[in-house]
Amino acid sequence: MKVLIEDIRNKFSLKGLKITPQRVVILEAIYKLNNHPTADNIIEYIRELQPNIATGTVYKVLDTLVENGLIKKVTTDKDVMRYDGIIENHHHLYCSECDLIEDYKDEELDKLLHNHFKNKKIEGFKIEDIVLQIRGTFNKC
Amino acid sequence: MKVLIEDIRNKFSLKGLKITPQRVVILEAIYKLNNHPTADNIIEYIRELQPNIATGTVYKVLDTLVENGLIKKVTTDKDVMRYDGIIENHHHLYCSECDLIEDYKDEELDKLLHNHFKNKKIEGFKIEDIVLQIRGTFNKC
DNA sequence: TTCTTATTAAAGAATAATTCTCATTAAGGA
DNA sequence: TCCTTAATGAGAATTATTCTTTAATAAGAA
Repeated sequence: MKVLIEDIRNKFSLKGLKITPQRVVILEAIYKLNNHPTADNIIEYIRELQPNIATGTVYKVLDTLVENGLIKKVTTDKDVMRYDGIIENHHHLYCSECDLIEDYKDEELDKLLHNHFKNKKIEGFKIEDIVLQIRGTFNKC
Repeated sequence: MKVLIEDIRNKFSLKGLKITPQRVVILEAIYKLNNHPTADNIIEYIRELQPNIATGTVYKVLDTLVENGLIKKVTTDKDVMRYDGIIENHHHLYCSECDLIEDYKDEELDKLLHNHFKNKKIEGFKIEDIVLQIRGTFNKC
């Protein structure tokens, strides 16, 4: 994935966030490490560029990015949080054999869901968004 | 929810698991504490009946129950695991305002999904099951 | 450009959830 | 009932994450 630093800086500006080297390098890492990295994956990756970045800083920055809608958390049944740089609505393929989580986009499916819930309201609940967790196995696994 | 101890003992027998008071009381707790309890919720609940149960035992038993398909893990974006005593396929309503997670069953939806993915295969991936994470807010929250 | 100030980061201690180790106990078959 | 093996208790250890304090720095103002 081609990641332009200038784009990243812009995103921070638009949200009124200060542009710090730590923030830039962390968001860049999430974009480059496609497959839903953990905080630890990110730390390992950026140590090369920013050897002195503090662990606490990474967690703090990740929180800030989530709060400002620049990244999302990915839910798993493990006790390590994973992050997603793609904020447009999409679904996830979870592998039963390994820790791989792949993105799955399907407009037809989204239309189907949209229609279904347009007609069928859920009593006492207002839907904000829907993410499918599709569990299965990749051929390669 | 009415929970019969005899049913619980049967479930263990069917899986070839030894019937211990700890296992019985933990599975019973999960059935009674409807809303997807954490390990801590369970410990707190069962301390009344089994004051000496060890924390490690609870986690061990929960693992065993999951491995044997008697309960499921519920994924969240928090770092505490939650458990679900309902093993039949169903979906979840996640509240944005609080920690409430409610079950959502919808056969019509399941048929829709089944049809959709019968026609539209995902390249290189074999689907085992699909859970919808429906995020939104409950009126009461 | 330099100054000012609030915000952010570093460092490492603290916490919380979960796992591990090992001695003890108990379930279930013989 | 006894024996074997698996499960539990107790608490230490680990791991991911958060918190606290102090020092550094980004960004707007002068």
